[in-house]
Amino acid sequence: MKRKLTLKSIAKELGVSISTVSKALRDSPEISEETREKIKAYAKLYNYKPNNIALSLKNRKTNTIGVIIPQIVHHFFTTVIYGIEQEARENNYNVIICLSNNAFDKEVLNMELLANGSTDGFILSVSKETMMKEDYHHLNEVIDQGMPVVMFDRVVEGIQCDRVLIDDKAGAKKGVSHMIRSGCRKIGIITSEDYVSVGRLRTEGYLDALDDFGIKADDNLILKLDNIDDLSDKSKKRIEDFITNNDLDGVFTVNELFAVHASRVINALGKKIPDDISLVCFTDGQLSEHAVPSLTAVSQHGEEMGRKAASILINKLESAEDEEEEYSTTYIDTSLVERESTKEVTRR
Amino acid sequence: MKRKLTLKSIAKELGVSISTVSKALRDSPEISEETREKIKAYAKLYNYKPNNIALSLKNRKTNTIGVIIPQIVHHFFTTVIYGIEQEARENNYNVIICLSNNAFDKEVLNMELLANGSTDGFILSVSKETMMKEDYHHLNEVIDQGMPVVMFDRVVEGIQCDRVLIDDKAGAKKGVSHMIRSGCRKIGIITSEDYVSVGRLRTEGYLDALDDFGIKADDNLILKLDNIDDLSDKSKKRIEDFITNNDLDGVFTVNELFAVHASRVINALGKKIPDDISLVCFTDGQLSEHAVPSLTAVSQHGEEMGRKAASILINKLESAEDEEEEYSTTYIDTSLVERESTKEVTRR
DNA sequence: TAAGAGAACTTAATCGATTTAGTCGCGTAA
DNA sequence: TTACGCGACTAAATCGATTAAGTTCTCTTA
Repeated sequence: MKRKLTLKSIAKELGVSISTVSKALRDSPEISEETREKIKAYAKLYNYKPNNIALSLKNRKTNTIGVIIPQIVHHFFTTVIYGIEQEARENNYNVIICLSNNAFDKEVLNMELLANGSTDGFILSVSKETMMKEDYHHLNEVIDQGMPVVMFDRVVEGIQCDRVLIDDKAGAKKGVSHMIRSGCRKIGIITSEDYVSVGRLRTEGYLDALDDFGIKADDNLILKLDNIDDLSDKSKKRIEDFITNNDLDGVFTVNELFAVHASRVINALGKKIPDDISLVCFTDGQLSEHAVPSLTAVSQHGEEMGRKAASILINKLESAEDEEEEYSTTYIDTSLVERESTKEVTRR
Repeated sequence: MKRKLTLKSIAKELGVSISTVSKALRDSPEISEETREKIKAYAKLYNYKPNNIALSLKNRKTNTIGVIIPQIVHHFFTTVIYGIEQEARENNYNVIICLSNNAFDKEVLNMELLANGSTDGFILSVSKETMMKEDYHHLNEVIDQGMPVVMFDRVVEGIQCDRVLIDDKAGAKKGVSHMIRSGCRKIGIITSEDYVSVGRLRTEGYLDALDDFGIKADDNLILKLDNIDDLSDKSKKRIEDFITNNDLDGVFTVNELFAVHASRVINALGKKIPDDISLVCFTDGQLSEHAVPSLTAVSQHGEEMGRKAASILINKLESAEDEEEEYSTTYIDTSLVERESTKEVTRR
């Protein structure tokens, strides 16, 4: 086992001072050509790399971004992380990932931990519990210490930070409009209770689309389930009843899971997708792509979201500290991925 | 914006020396009760937390685990990370995640970067390119510097490190045996070329199962595709032909994607799952769970794998440096999750 | 020839913490 | 009265790097 090289060990070996070594390696003109070459050759030979921790301490800069997300076993978050990582790497930043598991306490703990020198800034999507509690002291503390924060997806108001959001409303509208254009007239939506912001926004988009085409909304065609991340037996039953009891020709769901179950129910009723009923869901993940029939989906572009969040954060980190504080809100566009679960729109 | 407290600022404020503050906060008996209380009260009031970077530098220990994986938009890796994070958090470790994107250069770069002080050890699954190149100098260098390494899933031989593996062979055997017990006699396997180790091992498990039940293997019933992570049009076609041209009553696939496509093909042929053909796949992810019909799958327990890898690494990190070096290989057991794609086994 | 310039280094401070090795004053014992 | 011990601190070294502020020594120039 060989010890890592340090400036000190190189200096000792070559019989010069530490600062000479440091300056030589950084091409300072203060050091003679000869000495510089000698030191550089030695450093190269033994593969010297400065210690990141020491640099961080000295520079008061870690070049590390802290990412805090509610869960990682989740396709969307995973794509966002992928985007963050790409952007970070290109700008020489590391990414530390912490999971809050949707728990307030863990979110606070993780933030405090990382805030004590481990990271220069944060990218986070707040946990469900935090949203319910509406306690954001940990965010404010971190921001107060001068660390920039970028929130994505699940954002809250009243925090001095940048935001990157999916345009949920426009996305849902896009999906529902597509169904209408393809001939659907009686479209139901399977969404969440309004207190889940994405559910509310997507429902609004749905209503908007109907309105645009002069279709009257009907409360009976709106099914609000209470958990958007999971599919309980009770929810399954409600989806079954919803589809069985309404004579729909289209169903829009706010996530893949609801759609997959809807597809199953429609299938069981002996109806054909998309001939009898069209199906479109929000979120373009594995399920939409590989389901049978594959599902037309509103794609969220998580990767782009991650890249954008990282780029905003890095920008803040690299810009002058005393610059005027302005906080932006960026909407990431969605796009519609057409697959087997919808009919083609015949264009004029 | 308020600056973070440091020992120095506290010392100045209270008119004592830095070391007095440090000692007081660490309950040293050298400091008088009175002074200690005063300092602790002040620190608590202003929420003093020591700077991690300074501690890392001083202790030559970062309490951070570096995780390097080929890709993150992948359910299995995601579950492993989840396990790693759980175990790490419980032991007060942070997790830095880097993606190699299956590229050798990125893997090397990331490792070198993290090795310069950012982490105490590594958990990694080597990239495809690294396996092909068989160039492991970056691993050896890191190990040579005394950093423990734990490899998981995609491991290579000849490296001084611990290994955590899925018992691919036993898992496949479990799945195939189940099909046989449920009545299947002509079972095909859709696997990868042998140079992909998981493909090879799972094929071996398949053969083992047949052998156990005295069923003769038939090379025509083994389809080897060249990419396990993706499903090219060419591969789709080959799966179609494979299923159409062989009169199978069971299909085992080494991943979900192959199974989903197989299911589609079987469906298109007008055959019923599981009545006409049973279907079992390796990897229990979203697709198996939500496909229609849902798929019986060999579950890999990624979370357990992550936990185990982290626990081994942390153990190495916490144990005396000069302890005898012994490297373990741990197999994580698989389990069979029975779903709609197989018939029930009538037990005696 | 002595001062000044400049080349080529070294010293030392700094980042924020820990810890070993002093220091200082006071009380007690020989 | 001196010396020793002890309580309660402080000073300084250390981790590994950077960098402002010295220090030498040589060479130039008035």
